[in-house]
Amino acid sequence: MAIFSKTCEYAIRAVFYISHKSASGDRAGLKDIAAGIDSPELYLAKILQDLSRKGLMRSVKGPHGGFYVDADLLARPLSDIVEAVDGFGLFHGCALGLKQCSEINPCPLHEQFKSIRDQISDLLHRTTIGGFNEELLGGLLSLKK
Amino acid sequence: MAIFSKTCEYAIRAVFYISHKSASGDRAGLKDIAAGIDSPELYLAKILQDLSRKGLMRSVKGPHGGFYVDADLLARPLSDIVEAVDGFGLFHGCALGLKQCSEINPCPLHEQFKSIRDQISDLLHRTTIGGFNEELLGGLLSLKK
DNA sequence: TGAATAAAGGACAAGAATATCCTTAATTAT
DNA sequence: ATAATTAAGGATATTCTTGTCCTTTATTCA
Repeated sequence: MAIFSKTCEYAIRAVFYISHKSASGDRAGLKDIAAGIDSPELYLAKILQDLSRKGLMRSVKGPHGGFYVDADLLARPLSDIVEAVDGFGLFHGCALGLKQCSEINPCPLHEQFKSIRDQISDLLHRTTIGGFNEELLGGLLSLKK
Repeated sequence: MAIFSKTCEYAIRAVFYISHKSASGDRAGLKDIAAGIDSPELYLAKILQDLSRKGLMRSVKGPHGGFYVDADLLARPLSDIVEAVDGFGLFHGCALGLKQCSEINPCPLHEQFKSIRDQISDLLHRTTIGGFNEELLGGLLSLKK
Protein backbone atom coordinates (compact mmCIF):
# COMPACT_ATOMS: atom_id res chain seq x y z
CA MET A 1 0.00 0.00 0.00
CA ALA A 2 0.98 3.53 -0.66
CA ILE A 3 0.14 6.51 1.52
CA PHE A 4 -1.92 8.28 -1.16
CA SER A 5 -4.12 6.91 -3.96
CA LYS A 6 -2.65 6.99 -7.46
CA THR A 7 -5.12 9.76 -8.28
CA CYS A 8 -3.83 11.79 -5.35
CA GLU A 9 -0.19 11.17 -6.29
CA TYR A 10 -0.91 12.57 -9.77
CA ALA A 11 -2.86 15.46 -8.27
CA ILE A 12 -0.05 16.51 -5.95
CA ARG A 13 2.63 16.21 -8.61
CA ALA A 14 0.48 18.14 -11.09
CA VAL A 15 -0.25 20.88 -8.59
CA PHE A 16 3.45 21.29 -7.83
CA TYR A 17 4.21 21.35 -11.54
CA ILE A 18 1.52 23.91 -12.32
CA SER A 19 2.52 25.96 -9.32
CA HIS A 20 6.13 26.42 -10.38
CA LYS A 21 5.02 27.30 -13.91
CA SER A 22 2.61 29.83 -12.48
CA ALA A 23 5.43 31.32 -10.45
CA SER A 24 7.09 32.18 -13.77
CA GLY A 25 3.85 33.67 -15.04
CA ASP A 26 3.14 30.77 -17.41
CA ARG A 27 0.07 28.65 -17.76
CA ALA A 28 0.55 24.93 -18.21
CA GLY A 29 -1.35 22.93 -20.82
CA LEU A 30 -2.52 19.41 -20.21
CA LYS A 31 0.08 17.81 -22.51
CA ASP A 32 2.84 19.80 -20.89
CA ILE A 33 1.78 18.79 -17.38
CA ALA A 34 1.26 15.12 -18.26
CA ALA A 35 4.73 15.00 -19.80
CA GLY A 36 6.19 16.96 -16.90
CA ILE A 37 4.96 14.56 -14.25
CA ASP A 38 4.79 11.40 -16.38
CA SER A 39 1.08 10.66 -15.99
CA PRO A 40 -1.64 9.44 -18.37
CA GLU A 41 -2.86 12.59 -20.08
CA LEU A 42 -6.58 11.87 -20.21
CA TYR A 43 -6.76 10.59 -16.68
CA LEU A 44 -4.93 13.64 -15.47
CA ALA A 45 -7.49 15.76 -17.34
CA LYS A 46 -10.21 14.33 -15.12
CA ILE A 47 -8.25 15.02 -11.98
CA LEU A 48 -7.56 18.64 -12.92
CA GLN A 49 -11.17 19.18 -13.96
CA ASP A 50 -12.18 17.96 -10.54
CA LEU A 51 -9.73 20.26 -8.76
CA SER A 52 -10.93 23.13 -10.96
CA ARG A 53 -14.55 22.53 -10.02
CA LYS A 54 -13.53 22.51 -6.37
CA GLY A 55 -11.72 25.83 -6.70
CA LEU A 56 -8.25 24.38 -6.09
CA MET A 57 -7.08 25.21 -9.58
CA ARG A 58 -7.81 27.73 -12.31
CA SER A 59 -8.04 27.14 -16.03
CA VAL A 60 -8.50 29.01 -19.30
CA LYS A 61 -9.74 27.39 -22.51
CA GLY A 62 -8.57 28.07 -26.03
CA PRO A 63 -5.19 28.86 -27.58
CA HIS A 64 -2.53 29.61 -24.98
CA GLY A 65 -4.96 28.45 -22.35
CA GLY A 66 -4.16 25.95 -19.68
CA PHE A 67 -4.04 25.52 -15.93
CA TYR A 68 -2.60 27.86 -13.35
CA VAL A 69 -2.79 28.82 -9.69
CA ASP A 70 -3.03 32.35 -8.40
CA ALA A 71 -1.28 33.83 -5.38
CA ASP A 72 -4.15 32.84 -3.14
CA LEU A 73 -3.86 29.20 -4.15
CA LEU A 74 -0.06 29.19 -3.94
CA ALA A 75 -0.39 29.80 -0.23
CA ARG A 76 -2.95 27.09 0.43
CA PRO A 77 -1.76 24.00 2.30
CA LEU A 78 -1.19 20.74 0.47
CA SER A 79 -3.72 19.16 2.81
CA ASP A 80 -6.45 20.91 0.80
CA ILE A 81 -5.48 18.85 -2.25
CA VAL A 82 -5.21 15.60 -0.31
CA GLU A 83 -8.56 16.11 1.40
CA ALA A 84 -10.25 16.98 -1.89
CA VAL A 85 -8.96 13.81 -3.56
CA ASP A 86 -8.56 11.17 -0.84
CA GLY A 87 -10.79 12.54 1.86
CA PHE A 88 -10.10 12.70 5.58
CA GLY A 89 -9.29 9.03 6.11
CA LEU A 90 -5.55 9.55 6.25
CA PHE A 91 -5.92 12.14 8.97
CA HIS A 92 -8.77 10.72 11.00
CA GLY A 93 -9.47 7.07 10.13
CA CYS A 94 -8.63 4.06 12.30
CA ALA A 95 -5.57 2.15 11.09
CA LEU A 96 -7.48 -1.12 11.39
CA GLY A 97 -10.63 0.20 9.71
CA LEU A 98 -12.84 0.28 12.80
CA LYS A 99 -15.65 2.79 12.57
CA GLN A 100 -15.98 3.42 16.27
CA CYS A 101 -12.32 3.34 17.23
CA SER A 102 -11.56 6.17 19.66
CA GLU A 103 -9.88 7.02 22.94
CA ILE A 104 -12.59 5.24 24.89
CA ASN A 105 -12.94 2.29 22.48
CA PRO A 106 -9.45 1.93 21.03
CA CYS A 107 -8.11 -0.65 18.61
CA PRO A 108 -4.73 -2.14 19.56
CA LEU A 109 -2.86 0.33 17.36
CA HIS A 110 -4.87 3.41 18.25
CA GLU A 111 -2.37 5.15 20.50
CA GLN A 112 0.65 4.61 18.31
CA PHE A 113 -1.03 5.59 15.08
CA LYS A 114 -2.52 8.70 16.60
CA SER A 115 0.94 10.17 16.68
CA ILE A 116 1.72 9.08 13.13
CA ARG A 117 -1.50 10.50 11.75
CA ASP A 118 -0.96 13.77 13.58
CA GLN A 119 2.48 14.09 12.04
CA ILE A 120 1.18 13.43 8.54
CA SER A 121 -1.56 15.94 9.13
CA ASP A 122 0.87 18.57 10.45
CA LEU A 123 3.21 17.99 7.56
CA LEU A 124 0.51 18.41 4.94
CA HIS A 125 -0.94 21.45 6.65
CA ARG A 126 2.47 23.12 6.97
CA THR A 127 3.46 22.44 3.36
CA THR A 128 2.05 24.91 0.85
CA ILE A 129 1.25 24.31 -2.79
CA GLY A 130 3.85 26.86 -3.83
CA GLY A 131 6.39 25.90 -1.20
CA PHE A 132 8.76 24.07 -3.51
CA ASN A 133 8.79 26.48 -6.43
CA GLU A 134 12.40 27.58 -6.10
CA GLU A 135 13.72 24.05 -5.86
CA LEU A 136 11.53 22.94 -8.78
CA LEU A 137 12.71 25.84 -10.92
CA GLY A 138 16.26 24.97 -9.99
CA GLY A 139 15.74 21.34 -10.94
CA LEU A 140 16.62 20.18 -7.43
CA LEU A 141 13.44 18.19 -6.99
CA SER A 142 11.82 15.58 -9.21
CA LEU A 143 8.16 15.18 -10.20
CA LYS A 144 8.66 12.30 -12.62
CA LYS A 145 10.65 9.04 -12.74
CA MET B 1 -7.12 6.43 1.69
CA ALA B 2 -6.35 4.27 4.63
CA ILE B 3 -2.88 3.26 5.79
CA PHE B 4 -3.45 -0.46 5.13
CA SER B 5 -5.51 -2.26 2.49
CA LYS B 6 -8.82 -3.72 3.65
CA THR B 7 -7.27 -7.16 3.30
CA CYS B 8 -4.44 -6.14 5.60
CA GLU B 9 -6.82 -4.59 8.14
CA TYR B 10 -8.69 -7.90 8.33
CA ALA B 11 -5.42 -9.81 8.50
CA ILE B 12 -4.08 -7.80 11.43
CA ARG B 13 -7.35 -7.92 13.35
CA ALA B 14 -7.63 -11.68 12.73
CA VAL B 15 -4.06 -12.31 13.83
CA PHE B 16 -4.63 -10.39 17.06
CA TYR B 17 -7.86 -12.28 17.63
CA ILE B 18 -6.29 -15.68 16.99
CA SER B 19 -3.29 -14.76 19.07
CA HIS B 20 -5.25 -13.99 22.21
CA LYS B 21 -7.26 -17.20 21.78
CA SER B 22 -4.02 -19.13 21.37
CA ALA B 23 -2.72 -17.58 24.57
CA SER B 24 -5.59 -19.33 26.37
CA GLY B 25 -4.72 -22.59 24.61
CA ASP B 26 -7.73 -22.42 22.28
CA ARG B 27 -7.88 -22.70 18.53
CA ALA B 28 -10.18 -20.30 16.71
CA GLY B 29 -12.52 -21.45 13.95
CA LEU B 30 -13.26 -19.34 10.91
CA LYS B 31 -16.82 -18.46 12.00
CA ASP B 32 -15.58 -17.51 15.45
CA ILE B 33 -12.86 -15.24 14.06
CA ALA B 34 -15.10 -13.63 11.43
CA ALA B 35 -17.67 -12.85 14.14
CA GLY B 36 -14.96 -11.69 16.54
CA ILE B 37 -13.51 -9.14 14.16
CA ASP B 38 -16.63 -8.41 12.10
CA SER B 39 -15.33 -9.44 8.68
CA PRO B 40 -16.81 -11.31 5.70
CA GLU B 41 -16.24 -14.97 6.57
CA LEU B 42 -15.32 -16.32 3.15
CA TYR B 43 -13.02 -13.48 2.31
CA LEU B 44 -11.28 -13.89 5.64
CA ALA B 45 -10.85 -17.58 4.79
CA LYS B 46 -8.74 -16.59 1.79
CA ILE B 47 -6.62 -14.25 3.84
CA LEU B 48 -5.93 -16.85 6.53
CA GLN B 49 -5.15 -19.52 3.93
CA ASP B 50 -2.63 -17.15 2.46
CA LEU B 51 -1.02 -16.44 5.84
CA SER B 52 -0.99 -20.18 6.53
CA ARG B 53 0.81 -20.92 3.30
CA LYS B 54 3.35 -18.26 4.16
CA GLY B 55 3.97 -19.78 7.58
CA LEU B 56 2.52 -16.83 9.50
CA MET B 57 -0.34 -18.89 10.89
CA ARG B 58 -1.06 -22.52 11.76
CA SER B 59 -4.22 -24.47 11.14
CA VAL B 60 -5.80 -27.86 11.81
CA LYS B 61 -8.67 -29.31 9.77
CA GLY B 62 -11.59 -31.30 11.03
CA PRO B 63 -13.71 -31.16 14.20
CA HIS B 64 -12.25 -28.86 16.85
CA GLY B 65 -9.81 -27.67 14.25
CA GLY B 66 -9.15 -24.05 13.49
CA PHE B 67 -6.39 -21.50 13.41
CA TYR B 68 -3.75 -20.80 16.01
CA VAL B 69 -0.28 -19.33 16.47
CA ASP B 70 2.50 -20.99 18.42
CA ALA B 71 4.99 -19.31 20.75
CA ASP B 72 7.38 -18.68 17.91
CA LEU B 73 4.73 -16.77 15.94
CA LEU B 74 3.50 -14.87 19.00
CA ALA B 75 6.89 -13.22 19.17
CA ARG B 76 7.10 -12.26 15.51
CA PRO B 77 6.69 -8.57 14.68
CA LEU B 78 3.48 -7.27 13.16
CA SER B 79 5.54 -6.02 10.22
CA ASP B 80 5.76 -9.63 9.02
CA ILE B 81 1.99 -9.66 8.52
CA VAL B 82 1.91 -6.26 6.85
CA GLU B 83 4.74 -7.15 4.49
CA ALA B 84 3.14 -10.45 3.58
CA VAL B 85 -0.16 -8.78 2.71
CA ASP B 86 0.63 -5.24 1.54
CA GLY B 87 4.27 -5.60 0.58
CA PHE B 88 7.06 -3.17 1.34
CA GLY B 89 5.47 -0.07 -0.19
CA LEU B 90 4.44 1.44 3.12
CA PHE B 91 8.00 1.19 4.43
CA HIS B 92 10.00 1.98 1.32
CA GLY B 93 7.83 3.50 -1.42
CA CYS B 94 7.85 7.15 -2.50
CA ALA B 95 4.86 9.12 -1.20
CA LEU B 96 4.28 10.53 -4.69
CA GLY B 97 4.70 7.19 -6.45
CA LEU B 98 8.03 7.92 -8.13
CA LYS B 99 10.04 4.80 -8.88
CA GLN B 100 13.43 6.43 -8.69
CA CYS B 101 12.83 8.81 -5.81
CA SER B 102 15.84 8.76 -3.47
CA GLU B 103 18.24 10.95 -1.55
CA ILE B 104 19.97 11.98 -4.76
CA ASN B 105 16.79 12.31 -6.84
CA PRO B 106 14.18 13.34 -4.28
CA CYS B 107 10.53 14.22 -4.78
CA PRO B 108 9.36 17.34 -2.95
CA LEU B 109 8.06 15.31 -0.01
CA HIS B 110 10.96 12.88 0.23
CA GLU B 111 12.67 14.27 3.32
CA GLN B 112 9.56 14.73 5.38
CA PHE B 113 8.04 11.38 4.55
CA LYS B 114 11.26 9.54 5.25
CA SER B 115 10.74 10.28 8.90
CA ILE B 116 7.09 9.24 8.81
CA ARG B 117 7.84 5.98 7.05
CA ASP B 118 10.62 5.18 9.46
CA GLN B 119 8.30 5.69 12.38
CA ILE B 120 5.65 3.42 10.88
CA SER B 121 8.31 0.84 10.17
CA ASP B 122 9.70 1.05 13.72
CA LEU B 123 6.26 0.81 15.20
CA LEU B 124 5.33 -2.29 13.22
CA HIS B 125 8.68 -3.94 13.89
CA ARG B 126 8.48 -3.25 17.62
CA THR B 127 4.89 -4.48 17.96
CA THR B 128 4.57 -8.26 18.25
CA ILE B 129 1.66 -10.39 17.18
CA GLY B 130 1.08 -11.47 20.77
CA GLY B 131 1.80 -8.09 22.28
CA PHE B 132 -1.79 -7.14 23.07
CA ASN B 133 -3.02 -10.45 24.45
CA GLU B 134 -3.57 -9.29 28.04
CA GLU B 135 -5.51 -6.21 26.99
CA LEU B 136 -7.56 -8.25 24.52
CA LEU B 137 -8.35 -10.88 27.17
CA GLY B 138 -9.32 -8.10 29.54
CA GLY B 139 -11.59 -6.52 26.93
CA LEU B 140 -9.65 -3.27 27.01
CA LEU B 141 -9.07 -3.21 23.26
CA SER B 142 -11.49 -3.59 20.38
CA LEU B 143 -11.13 -5.62 17.17
CA LYS B 144 -14.61 -4.97 15.84
CA LYS B 145 -17.02 -2.03 15.50
C1' DT C 1 -15.06 -47.82 8.63
C1' DG C 2 -18.26 -44.13 8.07
C1' DA C 3 -20.26 -39.68 9.09
C1' DA C 4 -19.50 -35.13 10.47
C1' DT C 5 -16.61 -31.14 10.72
C1' DA C 6 -13.49 -27.58 9.26
C1' DA C 7 -9.77 -25.72 6.40
C1' DA C 8 -7.76 -25.66 1.36
C1' DG C 9 -8.27 -24.48 -3.22
C1' DG C 10 -10.10 -23.15 -7.65
C1' DA C 11 -13.42 -20.47 -10.07
C1' DC C 12 -16.41 -16.80 -10.40
C1' DA C 13 -18.93 -12.18 -9.19
C1' DA C 14 -19.33 -7.46 -7.70
C1' DG C 15 -17.36 -3.04 -6.93
C1' DA C 16 -13.99 0.51 -6.99
C1' DA C 17 -9.99 2.68 -8.95
C1' DT C 18 -7.63 3.73 -12.99
C1' DA C 19 -7.56 4.86 -17.83
C1' DT C 20 -9.42 6.05 -22.52
C1' DC C 21 -12.70 7.83 -26.14
C1' DC C 22 -15.52 11.13 -28.18
C1' DT C 23 -18.35 15.20 -28.27
C1' DT C 24 -19.25 19.96 -26.52
C1' DA C 25 -18.13 24.55 -24.98
C1' DA C 26 -15.11 28.46 -24.45
C1' DT C 27 -11.36 31.32 -26.04
C1' DT C 28 -7.99 33.22 -29.32
C1' DA C 29 -6.27 34.75 -33.64
C1' DT C 30 -7.06 35.46 -38.44
C1' DA D 1 -17.44 35.43 -38.79
C1' DT D 2 -14.43 31.41 -39.15
C1' DA D 3 -10.95 28.27 -38.00
C1' DA D 4 -7.89 26.55 -34.64
C1' DT D 5 -6.94 25.47 -29.96
C1' DT D 6 -7.74 23.80 -25.41
C1' DA D 7 -10.40 22.55 -21.28
C1' DA D 8 -15.10 20.41 -19.78
C1' DG D 9 -18.05 16.66 -19.63
C1' DG D 10 -20.33 12.26 -20.43
C1' DA D 11 -19.78 7.53 -21.56
C1' DT D 12 -17.19 3.44 -21.78
C1' DA D 13 -13.21 0.19 -21.02
C1' DT D 14 -9.79 -2.00 -18.21
C1' DT D 15 -7.67 -3.54 -14.11
C1' DC D 16 -7.37 -4.45 -9.28
C1' DT D 17 -9.53 -5.23 -4.87
C1' DT D 18 -12.90 -7.22 -2.35
C1' DG D 19 -16.24 -10.73 -1.72
C1' DT D 20 -18.80 -15.29 -2.71
C1' DC D 21 -19.66 -20.15 -4.30
C1' DC D 22 -18.66 -24.86 -4.67
C1' DT D 23 -15.79 -28.92 -4.50
C1' DT D 24 -11.89 -31.35 -2.34
C1' DT D 25 -8.92 -32.80 1.42
C1' DA D 26 -7.67 -33.68 6.13
C1' DT D 27 -9.09 -34.75 10.77
C1' DT D 28 -12.00 -36.28 14.59
C1' DC D 29 -15.29 -39.08 16.77
C1' DA D 30 -18.67 -42.62 17.02
